[in-house]
Amino acid sequence: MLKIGEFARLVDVPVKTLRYYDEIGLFKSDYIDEQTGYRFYSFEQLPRLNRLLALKDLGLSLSQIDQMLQEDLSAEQLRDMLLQKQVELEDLVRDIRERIARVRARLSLIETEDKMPDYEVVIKTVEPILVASKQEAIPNVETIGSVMDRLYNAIVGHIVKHKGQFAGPGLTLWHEWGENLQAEATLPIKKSIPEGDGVKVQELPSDQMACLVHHGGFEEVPRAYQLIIQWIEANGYEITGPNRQVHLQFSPGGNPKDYVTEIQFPIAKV
Amino acid sequence: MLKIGEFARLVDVPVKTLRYYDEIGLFKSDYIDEQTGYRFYSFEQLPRLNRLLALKDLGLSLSQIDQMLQEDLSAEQLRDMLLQKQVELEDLVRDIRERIARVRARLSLIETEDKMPDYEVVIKTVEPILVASKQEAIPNVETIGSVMDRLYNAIVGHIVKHKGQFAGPGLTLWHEWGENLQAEATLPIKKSIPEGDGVKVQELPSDQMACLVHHGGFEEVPRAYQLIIQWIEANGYEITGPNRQVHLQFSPGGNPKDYVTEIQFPIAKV
DNA sequence: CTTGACTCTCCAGTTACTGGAAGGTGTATA
DNA sequence: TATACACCTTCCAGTAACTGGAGAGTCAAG
Repeated sequence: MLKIGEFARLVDVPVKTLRYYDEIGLFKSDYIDEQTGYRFYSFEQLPRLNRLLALKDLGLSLSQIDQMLQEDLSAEQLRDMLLQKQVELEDLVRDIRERIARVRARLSLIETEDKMPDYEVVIKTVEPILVASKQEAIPNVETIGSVMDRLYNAIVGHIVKHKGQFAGPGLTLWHEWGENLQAEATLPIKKSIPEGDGVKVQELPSDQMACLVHHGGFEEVPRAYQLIIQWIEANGYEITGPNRQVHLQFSPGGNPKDYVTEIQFPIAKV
Repeated sequence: MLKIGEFARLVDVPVKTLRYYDEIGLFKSDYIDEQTGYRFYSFEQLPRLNRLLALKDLGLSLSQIDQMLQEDLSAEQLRDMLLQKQVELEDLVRDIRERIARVRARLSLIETEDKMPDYEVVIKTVEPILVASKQEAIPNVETIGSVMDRLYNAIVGHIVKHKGQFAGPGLTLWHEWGENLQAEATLPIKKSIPEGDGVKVQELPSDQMACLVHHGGFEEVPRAYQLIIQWIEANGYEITGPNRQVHLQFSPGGNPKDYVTEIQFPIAKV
């Protein structure tokens, strides 16, 4: 019989930890002196504790270890738990590798710019949104403003006509980049309304998005696009659909300085 | 101005989390209605929150993020924090890889034996121990018992002669395996005593040890040795010195069934 | 008999939230 | 106008696996 301190030294586990395992019932002392309350441990307890330590070393939680130390566990159950742990650990490694890549990317940004980046790209999941939308080709960049005005006005008119209710800031979807640029103006609505006047009603799907918030007028938007696309490539994602431009703060004729626009690209791991 | 729920949806962060960040002062709401206590957030706060989320994504703790969000932090300080994080993450990956290797090793054991292994190898750090010791060659395996008896008796006699105090169970060091097998019997003592009678006094160093506890007589010890050596190789360690056999429970002439012996091999990562 | 090492229990703190209760607020509908 | 409901508030408890400390009792040596 060993006192807790002797046993602790023997197995190289802190006394506090042994007391904790005793408290939660994972590893009880062999015998407790009724007078003093002193815990006593025996050599016969070593195999159980060593098994416990070995399992802990694999990264299992104490409650999982508790299960695995039950005598009546079949070899299959054991194997399954370990297999599951293996998968979990492999996922974790992948996660951390990605994290390291992001840290590296940020470090190289700091090296070149000597400060924190002024735009932040974050990944988030957007919820599905019901929208009324209208699409049109953009023949050349100068016409964007007027085309968008026309599209949004048409949608607003259509929604009002059907007594629809608006449900948030408008967002523009950009299809087919390149020579055949297509813009789809959309306005979130609370309930579905009939289509017509060239206005479609659809639910934009939920998706993983790489997002970046831009403050101010549209002159600097191209730089924001460039940054977010760089980020997506640098972090091993690919673009999986039309990107969105959410007009969080926007009023036609308002001060462009106050505009807030969020650029969202649907992405997936390559 | 957005209510907490709207803001939460916008940034895809739970309301509870925003309230928590507010509480700990990491990210405060822009304005609080004095009547209702309602928190309100503005678009101007998006950059700070996005930066926060991006840093969180790198795996930094909230207090580290808090520091990094201070305006007056130099680029070097930022770089140092990120570099440190990078090293930390790389260490973590290494750790987890080793863990996966151990899980795999255990799985293959279960596959072949269809049950949990009956011996557990654990790694621990042993403390330095002051011992009196005596070494002798073992000409052949049959003589081990008598040689050990002789050695331990000699050490006990020497310690008693110098009024030394015993400090724990005896342990045997095994040097030079193979044709020239050497056993060094040692007994821990509390304070140093003079050498003599072929008895040396030395401090056994602190070391990382792969350990295995064996219950019962010495007939099964070779199997235990085989297992621990296998384990050491399978887990990518190498043996860095003489191994120890700690006689936790042993009495000459006692019942071998009650013996408890711990086998320790000093190891290091290859 | 004292000293120092050791043990006991109980409580608080760690991280980054999450869940729930009890109660107040704002808006759309019957 | 009443009411349902969605939303907001604060406060408290719990998570995992310990760690640190206070205050009090125990043990062995000198």
